[in-house]
Amino acid sequence: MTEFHEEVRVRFAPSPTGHLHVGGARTALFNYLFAKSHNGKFLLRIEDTDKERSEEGFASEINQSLRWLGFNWDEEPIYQSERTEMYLSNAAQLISTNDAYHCFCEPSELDEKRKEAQRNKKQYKYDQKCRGIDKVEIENRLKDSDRFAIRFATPNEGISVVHDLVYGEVKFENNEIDDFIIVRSDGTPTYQLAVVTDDKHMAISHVIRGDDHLSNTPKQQLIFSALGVKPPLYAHLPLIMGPDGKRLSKRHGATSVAEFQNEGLLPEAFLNHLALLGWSPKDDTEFMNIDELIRRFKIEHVSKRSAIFDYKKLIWLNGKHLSSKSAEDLIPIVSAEWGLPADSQIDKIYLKKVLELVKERAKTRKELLNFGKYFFEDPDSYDDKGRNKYWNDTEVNSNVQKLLQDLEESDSFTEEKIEEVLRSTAETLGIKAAELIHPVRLALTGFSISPSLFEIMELLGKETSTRRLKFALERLP
RNA sequence: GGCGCGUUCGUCUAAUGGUUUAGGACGCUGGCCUCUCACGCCGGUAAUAGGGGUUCGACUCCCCUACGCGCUACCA
Repeated sequence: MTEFHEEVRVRFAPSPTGHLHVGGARTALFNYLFAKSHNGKFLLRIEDTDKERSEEGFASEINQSLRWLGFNWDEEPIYQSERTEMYLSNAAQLISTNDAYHCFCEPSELDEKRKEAQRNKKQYKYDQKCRGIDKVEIENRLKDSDRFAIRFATPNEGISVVHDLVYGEVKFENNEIDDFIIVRSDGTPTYQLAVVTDDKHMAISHVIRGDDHLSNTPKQQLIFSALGVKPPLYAHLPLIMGPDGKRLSKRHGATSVAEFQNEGLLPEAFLNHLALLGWSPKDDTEFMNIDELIRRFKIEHVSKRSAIFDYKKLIWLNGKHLSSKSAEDLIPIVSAEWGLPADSQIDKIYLKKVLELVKERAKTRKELLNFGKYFFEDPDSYDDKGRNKYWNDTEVNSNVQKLLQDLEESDSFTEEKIEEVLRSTAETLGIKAAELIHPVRLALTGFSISPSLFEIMELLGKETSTRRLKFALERLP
């Protein structure tokens, strides 16, 4: 047995057969939180032993998504496809200790047996036909270059116990566990062998992964002990489901992290929401940034229940994170749309003022862009609600006309001054201030909703404000 | 089919045998604030899957049933 692992070392081990999806991101997050909260290392391993389905493009997209989420790995990533020798040498070791054996059965033959068992409603299990073949015959068969796989010789009795950090003690009868294949007949290792070899090699202290692996854990523990190595500690995470309670998949809409990124979601909000899926800080705190998550995360507080991805709550959290960020920090997410003339301090100041006004009331980047666009261009249309409710007859035109005059005569154009002028105009006309405010909002923004009108007007300036009023007077009602 | 895991408001969750008329949040919804919207604040809606035990007492422990999910591949 090897030494006890003092240092916390965890790994996230995606297989590059698709995008990084929500479930994978959550697994990565919990690994990351666990590592950081224990001053440990967070490692990355690409499980690309399935040559058929693995694609290089996916590996780099996964890397990119992990970076976006801020999960920086502490050591060079390991690629399983480059480590075949090590797997095979472990397999050889297992054969030498009789913990594994050559299997010459044909896949088609096994398939047939499996189907027959199904037909008879019998439980299928490999019959261990090749387990007893003696050494001489094996040598001969190998010389005749028979194709073979390597199987693990699972004990036929006894029980395997997994002491899971989330699920507690879980027991499995060894005779329920098949003599599973560890090396395919094409000479490549399977998942079970590769995982154990790498977790050992990387000195992984805690394996934190989806609970679809809970049933695999006894197999892996068995390999570890056959190899004479103490297995890591395990923590399985409940799976994330779609709104219909089924495993999250494409038909549930956006499920890849890249899609959320493209949508303009804040990574902090995405992380915050993911953390709340299956984990709770045990009090009522819901809004947390990554540092607070690290500070409060405890693996024992992970739930055993699978959770359904709640898109609405994600959006709510995004809104909260959006308004809590400084205008400065928000510039990158809008600059692609609104532009940011190089080194122009004036424009940057303007942009920040705009963000300051709209960030409080936007939940998504889309809303941010939508509700902020009139700071950069004159409205080209007016929303229906505004037209019907606030500017439906020509009396509004004469009122606005009067306001326009008063504003043009005004010597300054500050928020306070504008309000003063508007209110006194309203008084002169004998109408409520609101009867001017709403039409003016519509004229200046094209919307019936917006931030405080007087702040908007100051920011737009006298020239733009009066231009838009004149323009509206021509076109409305 | 076998094995494993799970089941508290529509959703995320709290309450780890008594402090509970089961708490918070999202959503939906009534109101306040107000130049609109958002924020904020005050309310409302809504849950312990079913049945047996154990116990003075069960959301909490045990058993059964139902339902869901996972594994049962020369996928990971």
